[in-house]
Formats: sequence, structure tokens, C-alpha cells
Amino acid sequence: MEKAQIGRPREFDAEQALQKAMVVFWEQGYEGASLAALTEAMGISRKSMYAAFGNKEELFRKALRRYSEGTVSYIVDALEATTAREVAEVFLTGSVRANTRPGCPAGCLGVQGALAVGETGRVARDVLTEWRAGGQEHLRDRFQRAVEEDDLPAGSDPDLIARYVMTIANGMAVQAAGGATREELLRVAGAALLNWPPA
Amino acid sequence: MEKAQIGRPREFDAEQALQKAMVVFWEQGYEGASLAALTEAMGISRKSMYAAFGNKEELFRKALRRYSEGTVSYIVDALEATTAREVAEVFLTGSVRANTRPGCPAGCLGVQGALAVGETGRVARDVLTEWRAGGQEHLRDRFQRAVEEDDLPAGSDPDLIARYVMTIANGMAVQAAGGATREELLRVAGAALLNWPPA
DNA sequence: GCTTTTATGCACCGATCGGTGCATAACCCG
DNA sequence: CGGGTTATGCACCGATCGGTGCATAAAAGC
Repeated sequence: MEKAQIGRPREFDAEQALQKAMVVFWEQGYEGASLAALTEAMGISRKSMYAAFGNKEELFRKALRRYSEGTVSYIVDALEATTAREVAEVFLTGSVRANTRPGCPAGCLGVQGALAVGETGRVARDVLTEWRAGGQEHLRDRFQRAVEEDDLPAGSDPDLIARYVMTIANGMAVQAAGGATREELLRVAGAALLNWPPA
Repeated sequence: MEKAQIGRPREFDAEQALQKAMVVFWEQGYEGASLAALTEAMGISRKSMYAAFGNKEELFRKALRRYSEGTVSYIVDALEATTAREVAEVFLTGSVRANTRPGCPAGCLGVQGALAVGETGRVARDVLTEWRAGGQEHLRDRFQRAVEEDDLPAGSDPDLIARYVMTIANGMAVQAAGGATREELLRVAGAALLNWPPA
């Protein structure tokens, strides 16, 4: 489905530029990331950005997709773990590592990218809200399966368990943004996992 | 220490205006809240705002102080509870209610007010980071006391326990911003409190 | 060569940003 | 009544916001 190359070829690597944009959004949030900051980090002009990615909102959506497929890909491994407890463990430890990755902004793009925003950030905020809800649904479905497999006690509430685990992850993202270290957060994750199943 | 009234008296209630500004910051974040939105909500002109509060940063600081003394005053009650477990319980249930107060924005000003920001929001972000750290320190000191009183097991780590409790609160703030209801969050808080002490 | 198509750089757009100068208004004190 | 002091409304500031028009450049297909 590759479009045959017609016209002047672009002079930059779109994936590399998107990676840079992702980091800027991650660090400064949707509203805080100006086109000037984004294009400077991407190493391209405004015009090239618009031609390649559409506009700021679309760039943000694409940056978030890249974030999902890269930084946050540990969630896939988590969902494939054999027990509910391992799911929670892989998810939380993966979150900690993603939130405290050297060379990357502290915290989680999906949390700090657009939590409270003005008029211009509404779409980005809604995109992230949906993004977090989607992750939580995946966890819930997995815990639902665990109940059916007698891996979690009959009568367990998969919604509550998923929300509990996601709340810990969200909280650790805020902690990381505030400067918490990987070791500190791993201890928090460990404490949260002492409590299993959490209800 | 009241300054004698000299000159034309102001035509608005400063406390009421500050309350309105607080809500706007709470809802839209520091960067998302424009002077236009703030002054419109406050019902005063730009000039009156600058005369009464200094500038946007100072207004934010004062709004945060008002938030601390009003919305978040439950932390005082929490710290005065008789057992460490009650401290955590009052703190977390208080957080839930503050995060889901009808007629107020969902979530926590101290979290979503300025988590990731551009150049212009650095100060606000640092103010909030310090604010959250301050709350966590109060919890830590209280849990330290609990250790000394044999209310928590000898060898317990007050830092870890405080961070654990604050992480839950931070996570619930994100959840609330994403639309979680009071009942859902109370269940999460209940689940987190099943685990006590958390390490 | 030519046309067609796409990319790039630059200058520029109207709108909005936070913040201010200035004239006027409303109060206290004498 | 002044004179001093503070508040208010309006117009305006330079800077920056996200986004674009246009001329030029570099490729493919003929």
C-alpha cells in the first residue's frame, strides 16, 4: 500500500521527527508545547510539519500512538501474563520503568499531556482521557477472564480491580513528574502488590 | 494590622474573586487559564486583578493557598486522627470527596493545575510540585510518630507509607479528572486500605 | 527537454497572550 | 471645599499563538 514516490522527497525522517515531537509533548504538555518548540526539536519547518502531520492536534494523536507502541508497549506483555497477579505486577513495574526512563521526561504522556486545559486543549484532553480509559478496559477484560478461570475469587469485581491497578499507575505517574525515583516507585508498586487481590 | 482605608474602595469582594479564579485554574490549569477567562469569571477588569493580586503567578499562588485552606482542609483532620490507619482513611476519603465535589471541577488543583508545562508555566509547576511534596512530608512525619508510638510496626518506613498513600491520592485525582465517580473512587480507597500497613 | 507532483523556506496572517499607560472616579483627611 | 490616595475602564503594548500563501526546488513520468 506504499504510495509510489511522486514529487520531491522529504528531507527528514518522519518517524524520527515524530519521536522528537512526542518527547516535547511529554515534557511540556499539549498546550505548553508550542509549534516553535515542536518544530525546533523536530528539526523541520512549520510548513514541513503541517505537510507531514496535518496540524498540532494530529501531531499529538500520532505522537500518542507512537508512545503507545513504544514506551508503553509493556502493557501487551502484562496482559499476556499467566495470572492476574502477574498481570498487575508486570503492568505496574512496566509503568515505573516508563515513568522514570533516563533520557526521557519523567512521568506519563497519557497523564500529564493534557489533564486540565483551556479551550484549545479540549480535544487533546479528551483523547488522553479515552486513552487511559482504554488501557483500563484492557485490564478489566483481563481480570474478568481471570475470574472466569478461577484465578481470581468468584465474585471479584474486575472493574474495581482494574481501576485500583490503574489508580496506582496514575499516581506513580504524578509522583514521577514530581521527581520520585525509580527505586522509590518500585517500592510503592511492591507495597501495592502486597494487597492481592485488592478486594 | 489592617491598613486604614485610604482612597477609593474596591468594588468587588477579593475573597469571592479569588474563589472564582481558583476554580478556573482548577478546571483549566495554569497555562490553560487565560487572563480573559480568569477576569471574566472573577467579574473584574484586568487592571483590578493586577492591582489586587499582582500578576498571574501571584494569583495562582493565592488561589492555591485558598484551595489548601478550603477544599483540602481535610488533611488537617487526617493528621489529627488517633491511629495511622485512621490518618490514611480520613486522608483518602477526604481526597475522594474533594476530587468529586459537585459544582467544582473534577480532580485536584494540586495535580492538574500544572503537571507538564511550557516555559511560561515553570514556576506554577514548581509551586505545585513543592505543594504535593509538602503534603507528603506531613503524612510522613505523622507516620514516623506512629512508629514511635508503636502504632506502626517497628522498622516500618514512614517515607514509603506516606508515598504509598499519596500515590493513591494522586492516582484518584487523575481518575476523577477522567470522569470517575465518587462511589467508584471510594471503592478504590477502600481497596487500598485493606492493605495496612502497606509494607 | 516538458509537465506534474510534492517539499521546503520565508514572510506573513488574524487572534490571542500577559501586562500596562492614562484619564477618570470614588473614597479619606484636612 | 481642595488635596492625597486608590480603584476602575478603556485602549493599547510587544510578543507569541497556531496556521498559511507563495515562490522556489527537487523528484518522477513522459
